[in-house]
Amino acid sequence: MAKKYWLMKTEPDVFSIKDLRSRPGKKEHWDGVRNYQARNHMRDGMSIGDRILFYHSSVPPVGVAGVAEVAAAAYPDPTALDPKSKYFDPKATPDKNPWVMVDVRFVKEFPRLVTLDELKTVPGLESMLVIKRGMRLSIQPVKPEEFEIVLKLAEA
DNA sequence: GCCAACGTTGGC
DNA sequence: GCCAACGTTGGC
Repeated sequence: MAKKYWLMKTEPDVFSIKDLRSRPGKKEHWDGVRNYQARNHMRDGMSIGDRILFYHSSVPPVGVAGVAEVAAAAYPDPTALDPKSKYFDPKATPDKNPWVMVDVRFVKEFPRLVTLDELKTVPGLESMLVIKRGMRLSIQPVKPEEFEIVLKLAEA
């Protein structure tokens, strides 16, 4: 299957690109997704080796901080079954757990943050979902050419 | 099944 | 901290 490209949002004061790099094996479980559209992207779209724009949200300046890759395809998210977890879903059962997670692995941190403001001005990125007002989806598909443009921006 | 109320996200 | 956007919930 052809490699695909994604953007995943995270609040860097909760989990940043540096946190990912410092994890054992530079890997982490992407748990806690509780939105069906975002889940569907993970469950139905993501394969091992897909590339991810690692996006820092909420804490200014917001933007793409680096690149990660899918290290494990979707599998059940156990935090949905854990009453002590803030991601607990009382409707989930071991037999019927609607929530999944993937594993992501650190690839690189950009030498500089590619800010949302910048993404909005760059030719070729006009249709990127992340620049659209009110776009809250935390996991978004990215076109290969958009991914390449962001990489070049980061190195420029 | 409609839709108002409510809660959350996330840029600013 | 504000609030626009939008997803979810629940009454009917």
